[in-house]
Amino acid sequence: MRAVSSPSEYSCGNRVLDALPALDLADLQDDVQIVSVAAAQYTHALGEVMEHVDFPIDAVLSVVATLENGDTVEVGTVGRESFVEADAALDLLIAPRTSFCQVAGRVGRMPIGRFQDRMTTSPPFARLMLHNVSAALFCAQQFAACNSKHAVIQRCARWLLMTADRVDTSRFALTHDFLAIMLGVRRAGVSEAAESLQRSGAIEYHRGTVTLVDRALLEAASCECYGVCRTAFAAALR
Amino acid sequence: MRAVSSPSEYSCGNRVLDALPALDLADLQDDVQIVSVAAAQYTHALGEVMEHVDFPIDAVLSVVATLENGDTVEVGTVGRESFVEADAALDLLIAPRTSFCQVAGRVGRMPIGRFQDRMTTSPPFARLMLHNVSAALFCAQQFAACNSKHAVIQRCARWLLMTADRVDTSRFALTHDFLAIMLGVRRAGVSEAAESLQRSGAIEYHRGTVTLVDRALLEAASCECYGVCRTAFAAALR
DNA sequence: ACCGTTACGTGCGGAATCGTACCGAAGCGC
DNA sequence: GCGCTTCGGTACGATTCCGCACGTAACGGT
Repeated sequence: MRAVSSPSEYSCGNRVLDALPALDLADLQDDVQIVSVAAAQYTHALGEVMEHVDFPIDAVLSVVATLENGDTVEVGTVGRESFVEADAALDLLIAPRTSFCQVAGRVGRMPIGRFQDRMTTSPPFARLMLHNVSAALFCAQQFAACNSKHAVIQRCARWLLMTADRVDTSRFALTHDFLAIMLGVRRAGVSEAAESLQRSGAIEYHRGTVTLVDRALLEAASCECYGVCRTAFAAALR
Repeated sequence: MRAVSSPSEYSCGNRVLDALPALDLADLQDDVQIVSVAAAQYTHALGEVMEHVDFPIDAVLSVVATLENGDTVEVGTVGRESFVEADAALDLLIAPRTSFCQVAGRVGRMPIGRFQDRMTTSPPFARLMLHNVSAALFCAQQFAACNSKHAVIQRCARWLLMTADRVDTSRFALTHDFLAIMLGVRRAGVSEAAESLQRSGAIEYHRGTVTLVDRALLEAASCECYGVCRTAFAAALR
C-alpha cells in the first residue's frame, strides 16, 4: 500500500484504515493492495465465498438487494468512510448481498484471511470494524424508513450528496437510469426530480454527468437521512 | 434463569441462548433474569446508555426509526430468534434506536457488562451474537427494499407471519392502528388490506385480535421478505 | 344499563408514482 | 461525416396510497 496524497506517511485514503493507530496501519500495509475498479464491476457476488474486503479510496461501491422479480434496490452505499462486505467483520464467509462499483476508482483490497486474522489479533482493528458495521446497520435501517416515507426528489438529493462526499468532487458520472435503479424508482421519476433540482439551481446535468452547484440548496431538498447517515459513519471512526 | 418448558435442563426459550454449547448456557444462567415486559413498554431509548440486552422468550420487541417529522417506521422486529440491541454486540454503549415491546411477554435480560464480558471471553458466544447481527443487518436491508417495492397488503401479510412465528401462536393482539404505524402507512390502508386478507380466508380479525386461519394463503399474499428474513435468522444460529 | 372510548369499515378527492412510450439530442465508433 | 446507440425530456392514463373524515359497532368502567 502506497501513501496517497496525504499528510501521514502511512495514510492510505480510506478513513477507516486511516483511523487505526499509526502502528497498526503501518503494519498492515503489506496486506492491502491498491486495486482499480471499473464502474459496474462486481466486487462481491451474492452467495459466493468472500475472497477479500475492499476499503474504497476514491471508488464508490454499492450494496444492493435483488428481489424475486429482478428489481434491485440499493441498501448500502460505501465509500472511503467504510468497507465492504460488512459481514466479513461478523465472521461470515459467504456474501449475503451483491456489491459492485458505482463510481470507478481505487480500493484498498485485503485478503479475507488477513482481515480475519486482524479481527482476532488486533482489538483496535476489530473495534473499528465493528463500529463501522454498526453504522452500516444504522444506515440500512434509515434507508428502510426513508424508502417508506420520503419523496423521490428528496431521495435523489440525498443520494447525490452522499456520493459527492464519497468521491470528494462536486462532479461525477451518473445517468438517470442508474440512479433510478439505485433508488428503486422509474427512470422518468428521476428525470423529473433532476429537472426540478436543476431548475432550482442546486445541480447541473449534462449527459451522464452531474455537477453539484449549490450544496445548501441540495441539502435543503434532501431528507434528513443524508445528515443522519453521515454522522453515523463519522461517529464510527472514534 | 429457570428452565422454561423445554427438553434441555438449561434451555431458556430464546433460540440464540439455546444455541450456545450446553456448558456456556449453564454458565450464564446467573446472568440472565427473566423479566416480563408489557405491551408498549420501552426496552431501549434512543441516545441513552444501554443497561441491558434482552433475549425475548415469548415477547416480541420492535426497533423503530423516528423521522424528523415524528413518523416512526419499524426497522427491525425481534423475537426469540434474536436479541436487542444488536449494537451491544458491536461494542456500542449508546442505543442508536428506540426499541419497545410489541407483544407482551417474557425476555431474558442480561446486564450489559455481563454481555460484554462474554463477548470478549467466550468465542462461541461472540460468534453467535455476531452472526445474529449479520441477520439483523440483512433483514434491515431487506426491509429497505421491501418498503420501496412491495404493496401494503404484502407487507401486512409479511408482518403477521413474522409476528406469529415469534409468539408461536396463530392468534395475538394487534390493532390496525398499531400495524399501520409499524409499516409506516395509513390506518385505513391497513384496514383495507386486512379486510382483503379476511375475505380471502387467510386471517380473521376481531376487535384488536388477529387469528391466522390459513397460513398458506397468507404466505402467498406476503412478499418474499418473510421467508428470506426467516432463513437469515435460522442460518445465524449455526 | 348507560356512556365514553376504542377499533375499524368506508368513502372521497388529491397527490405521488407507476408503466409505457415516443422523440430529439448528444456522443461514439467507424 | 454518418449512423447507431445512449441519454434524458416529456406525456398520459392507471394505480396506489395519501389525508381526512364520518359512522357504527364492540367493549370497559361505573
